[in-house]
Amino acid sequence: MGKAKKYRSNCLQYLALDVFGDKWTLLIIRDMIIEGKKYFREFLKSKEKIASNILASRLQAMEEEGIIHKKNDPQHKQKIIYLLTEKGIDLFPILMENARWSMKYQPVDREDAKKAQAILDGGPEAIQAIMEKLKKEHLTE
Amino acid sequence: MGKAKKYRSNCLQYLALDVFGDKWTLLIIRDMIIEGKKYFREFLKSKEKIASNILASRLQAMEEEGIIHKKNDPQHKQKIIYLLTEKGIDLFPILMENARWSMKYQPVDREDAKKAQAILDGGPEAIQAIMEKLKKEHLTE
DNA sequence: TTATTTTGATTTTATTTTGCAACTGGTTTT
DNA sequence: AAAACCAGTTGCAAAATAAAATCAAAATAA
Repeated sequence: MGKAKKYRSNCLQYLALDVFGDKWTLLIIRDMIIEGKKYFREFLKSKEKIASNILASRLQAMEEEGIIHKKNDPQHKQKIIYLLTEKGIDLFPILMENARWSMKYQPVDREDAKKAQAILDGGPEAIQAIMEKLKKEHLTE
Repeated sequence: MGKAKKYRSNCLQYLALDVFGDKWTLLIIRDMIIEGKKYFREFLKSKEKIASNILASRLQAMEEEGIIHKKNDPQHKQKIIYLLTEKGIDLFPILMENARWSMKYQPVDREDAKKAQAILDGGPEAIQAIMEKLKKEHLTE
């Protein structure tokens, strides 16, 4: 029997927001993609100071939604490596659209804006290139 | 003296999510753009059944953020017309990226998907065209 | 003109989510 | 062996969200 999740609606927007329409999920994705973070303790050190219990519950939810997956660190028996799935990597274009909007209307950090603008100037090909690189790093078996 | 809002960070993502990174804002924007809704009672009738107090507080917050603006209905003195600002219309590309992602990974309604795909097939020009049309409808003074 | 309905909310009460700080059992480093 | 580090967990308070009932002003119907 399928474990069909019951949704409030099957609208395109609702089904997207159901996965990442909260305060933290996209920030964690940002930390993974932009900052290259992989470990629990690294996520804790983000600028926005997420609490450890919130982080733990978010990571679990993200894994259940299939946008990240866990791996054991072969070096450290204690450490867990958090990696993106393809479904998670495909959130990158959304991050870039958010960035485009923020740069137009919000008091963003100038350094961040420069980096983002460089990618946007490269067009969809630049975004695709970054996603291909992410796939090599994160989908490695 | 400026009323500078204090942010937890000036990151591109955080500053975007601070405005629309909640459960309802983008759904209300969707109702305005896709369904053409303009009145309080219309928003109440959305598929996801937002409560009236939540709707009221969301609309107020959205107005304070400058993504919507209110107008009095000349026909009905009681009615208030909710319209998008340019800042709000510029959220449309984000909705379209969300739609693209949902179509790839979520059990979306087929009719909704068809309409969205038609727009995406038109490329950035199709999205721009819709935004120009929205400007004519919503920014009319 | 009176009664009813409709408007955009507000109030009340209950539930859920978030946030903070301390702590855990174990591992690695020094 | 001691200290630092690891991914979480626990308990409790505060804040956000939700459902239902209610509101006064205005429009409509009788």
